Amino acid sequence: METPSPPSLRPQLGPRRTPRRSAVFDPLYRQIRHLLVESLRRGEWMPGSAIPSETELASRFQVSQGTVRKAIDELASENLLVRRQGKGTFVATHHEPRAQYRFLRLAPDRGEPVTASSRFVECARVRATAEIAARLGLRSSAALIHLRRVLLFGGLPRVLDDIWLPAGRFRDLSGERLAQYKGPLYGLFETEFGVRMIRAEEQLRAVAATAEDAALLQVTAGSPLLRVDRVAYTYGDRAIEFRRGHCVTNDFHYWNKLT
Amino acid sequence: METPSPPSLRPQLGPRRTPRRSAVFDPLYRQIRHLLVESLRRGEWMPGSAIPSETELASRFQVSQGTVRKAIDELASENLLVRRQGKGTFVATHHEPRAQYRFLRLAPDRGEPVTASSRFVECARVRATAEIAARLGLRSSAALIHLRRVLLFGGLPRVLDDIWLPAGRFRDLSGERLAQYKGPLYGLFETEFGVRMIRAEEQLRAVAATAEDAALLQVTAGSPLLRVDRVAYTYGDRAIEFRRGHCVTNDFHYWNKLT
DNA sequence: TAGTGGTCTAGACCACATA
DNA sequence: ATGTGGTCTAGACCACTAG
Repeated sequence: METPSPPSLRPQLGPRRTPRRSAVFDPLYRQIRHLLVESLRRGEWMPGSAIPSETELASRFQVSQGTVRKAIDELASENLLVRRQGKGTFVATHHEPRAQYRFLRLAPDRGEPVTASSRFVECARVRATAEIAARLGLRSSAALIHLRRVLLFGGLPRVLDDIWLPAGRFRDLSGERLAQYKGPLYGLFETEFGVRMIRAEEQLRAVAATAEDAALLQVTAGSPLLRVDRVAYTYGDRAIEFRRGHCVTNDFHYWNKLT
Repeated sequence: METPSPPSLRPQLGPRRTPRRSAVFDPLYRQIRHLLVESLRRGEWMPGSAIPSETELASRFQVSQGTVRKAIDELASENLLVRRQGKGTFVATHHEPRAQYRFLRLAPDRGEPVTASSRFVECARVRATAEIAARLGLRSSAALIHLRRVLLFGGLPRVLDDIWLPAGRFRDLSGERLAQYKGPLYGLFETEFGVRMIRAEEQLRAVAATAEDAALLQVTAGSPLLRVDRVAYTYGDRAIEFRRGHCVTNDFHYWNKLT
């Protein structure tokens, strides 16, 4: 379980003091944080498994436990890690029910949150339009995979999702694989393609349903739909998915907390 | 600048150890945090002004600086306090430009965030409907003040806001006062009525513009609008405002970050 | 009982702002 | 030069989980 050689944070100093003067001051715990994120990105610790204990990390990096702790604190607050008192610190995963609906902000107006089922209606290789390329930071006409699915809540179609992914990192994604998969899409991405979504940015607006929207969502053309555009990112602020959802919000709503 | 007598956190113990065993374990820093929030609620420190230094609070509460620090950390992360290195820790205010648009999630699709101007079209005493009463945790037919305003971005009407406030805490609110006021509404609430909004919950959906909406927003009736329902809270999770906005999202969008 | 995260302390020193 | 928040350390002990 030994790591080859922890990168030196404090170049050949005595046992104590850190040189903290520099152009931009980067505290020790941020450097530790960066090392932890790198380990996560490289897959050194897999989603759902425990990372080394704080004391072990402290001795590995030759810093105090408090410094490691502060680094982990930040990562836990960003949902990259999950602390469990008495058990350890774990790599977050989209498979545990807790994080299942972290990115799904649609809820019924009344009653319990209903579990959604999805029906995929398309899975095709396409070329990026200018807009999608810009959103993903790719060149125009880059190779993409386009998915289309309908989300059903309690059997009723409520969301039509169009999803674009860079073809390179999702080579073997197929309609069959999607059809048989149970659980959240990001869970599949995580286990099958080693791509972990860690944050997303959304833009919402109201639009009128097209004839195509209307048919798939069983509403009348022209009726108002909530359009949700999402760019999802993996480690290192890499955009890895663009998604456009059209939601029927007659008995559902998108919720948000402002602080 | 002396406070009468800091509530005793550790009843007559020796200089050290805290009794931490109890039905539900409440760490010291959370007790400190609670005391700080109480001081804020009572208005002991006014918005925009500095609270006592960490070392002074530590000696006042008879705990270490680290414990005070952890309490302040939480409050700063919730935007109740603002830390400024070298200067002090300050009570957050809706007047500083930083926090100005903390609760305004509408942005233009292209170009710089335009500053909004508001035109009030109504300010009336009304009775709470069942829905609004429920949202605010009041009894039905409670006395409310109803405001209606149009937000203009670059001179163009884009948002129609209906706002309901409990009449008791906003007694002297008048159309004249609103018309002459420059700046964010929550800034006015803060300075004129001593009510500080500290968090809010929103529900979004797409709806069709009514004839009335259409007239005020200069769109055609039936066109899709983004409806944003908001309940805003002050200290102690007290709901103090219900707001329903109708937004034209042809060249604007509602943005959100998911983590 | 052992191991993990969580709390609390005391003290040293750094970074930043102001006088 | 002084005062503020920010970082880092070392150590003690508590809360929680599991073998």
